[in-house]
Amino acid sequence: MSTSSHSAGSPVICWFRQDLRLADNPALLAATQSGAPVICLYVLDDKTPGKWARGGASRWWLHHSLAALSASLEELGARLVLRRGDAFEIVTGLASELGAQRVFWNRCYEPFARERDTSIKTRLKQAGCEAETFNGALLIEPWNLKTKDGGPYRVYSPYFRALAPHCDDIAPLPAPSSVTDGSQGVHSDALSSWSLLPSSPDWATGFGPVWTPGEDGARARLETFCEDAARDYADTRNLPGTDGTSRLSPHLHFGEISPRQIWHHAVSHVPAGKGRETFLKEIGWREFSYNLLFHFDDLPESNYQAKFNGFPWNFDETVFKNWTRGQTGYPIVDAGMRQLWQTGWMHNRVRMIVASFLTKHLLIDWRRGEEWFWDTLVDADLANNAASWQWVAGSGADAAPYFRIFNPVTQGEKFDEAGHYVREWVPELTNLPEKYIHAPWTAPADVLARAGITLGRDYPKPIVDHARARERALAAFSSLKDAA
DNA sequence: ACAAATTTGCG
DNA sequence: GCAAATTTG
Repeated sequence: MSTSSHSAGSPVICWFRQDLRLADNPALLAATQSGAPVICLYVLDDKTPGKWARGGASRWWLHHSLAALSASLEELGARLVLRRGDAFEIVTGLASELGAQRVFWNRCYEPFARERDTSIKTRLKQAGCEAETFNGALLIEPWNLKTKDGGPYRVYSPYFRALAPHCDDIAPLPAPSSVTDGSQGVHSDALSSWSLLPSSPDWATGFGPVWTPGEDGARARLETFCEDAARDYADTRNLPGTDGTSRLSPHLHFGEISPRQIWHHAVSHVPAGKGRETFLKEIGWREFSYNLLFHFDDLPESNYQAKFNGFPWNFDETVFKNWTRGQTGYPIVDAGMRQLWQTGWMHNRVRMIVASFLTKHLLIDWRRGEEWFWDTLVDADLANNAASWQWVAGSGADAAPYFRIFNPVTQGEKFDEAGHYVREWVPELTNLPEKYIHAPWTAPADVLARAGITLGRDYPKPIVDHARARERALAAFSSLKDAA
């Protein structure tokens, strides 16, 4: 490593990662307040994460989010430097090349990120450069919330009860009013050269109309939600045919908005009540997932409950493809899978239904579903994805009754009563009357004929029989108990 | 209100 | 020791 110059004029680096925003960004604020010129850096590293390199939908979002961040930084007088490659090499190399005094970043919690950041910190230190790191992504970091025994929480409710008091006095940080740019002469890749957007085929045509990536879009989404839907959230969040949820998940994943900003805004703008309480609890679930990932770092790969290691999964390529393509013959499942494919997002209630269907009706390993979601969700997030898949599969941190097997018909009837959601995403069922919309195979022949549907031609017959699948899943769980 | 039951977290 | 545990049917 070359000799660093530590003159007063030497720059600092602000390394953006999953914090693509200006407001409530402790690393950015500290970097600007250091008084030194700042190099704002983003590194696209597809090597360090291994199998958890960003998936396709997530890359679409990243492209637009970086474009937005770059534009807002320019308004403050700074350029966003883009580099692609091994983050360790790039960050330590750039710091050394430029004689940076300090590197600022907000902490990440993915196991590969923690390992990477630790080695970067060590290497920087050896070269006389300090890494200064901050909490920009969580209400409270995992090592700061322990049970009375000193161990990590493994049950959500007590976790949330312990978390909430820490959120009483949140005061989000302001955005810096200006940034002194230190990036003159520093090479930046062109964003377009990263090819984050799909070309042929362009599977993302349905994404643009639904999403506004970037800090402004995140802010607008939060404000609209708190004005319109938050009050009734406890009831409407379960109805996939309505705009009952916040849709903040991709913004949160990329750090276009922080959970501290969300908590603070909700508490100040939504009247106290069931809706607000339920929404804050959802923010709490995200924290709980990060807590789990931090303390059980193989959560994305291994059953949290070891007894599931002997579970008789039964992978079938054809059946799996039917699931991914929304061709299972269960309308609520197919609607969800198609919404996911077309918009990069799926309503939370439906995520639970399709995940339960994959793991319990089809007996396909939750890790296959986790991988599919990783590639297709714009909000793909290692902690949330892993914790949630394990939760549904029954292998996760949950005193789950093993008999919790979602019935895709009754779930549909309960949460999409009029069938609006199904009709939106499974248009071939548009003309099927409400009465049969969640179970087309029960419709009399003349009803199907009038709706213009021949089962097996226009829409699949169910790929499994619910009652039999349920029995099979229960038997599989019993086999676990016997083995143990 | 129940099921069937283990594990967690607090006292 | 004892109460409690998102989302089930």
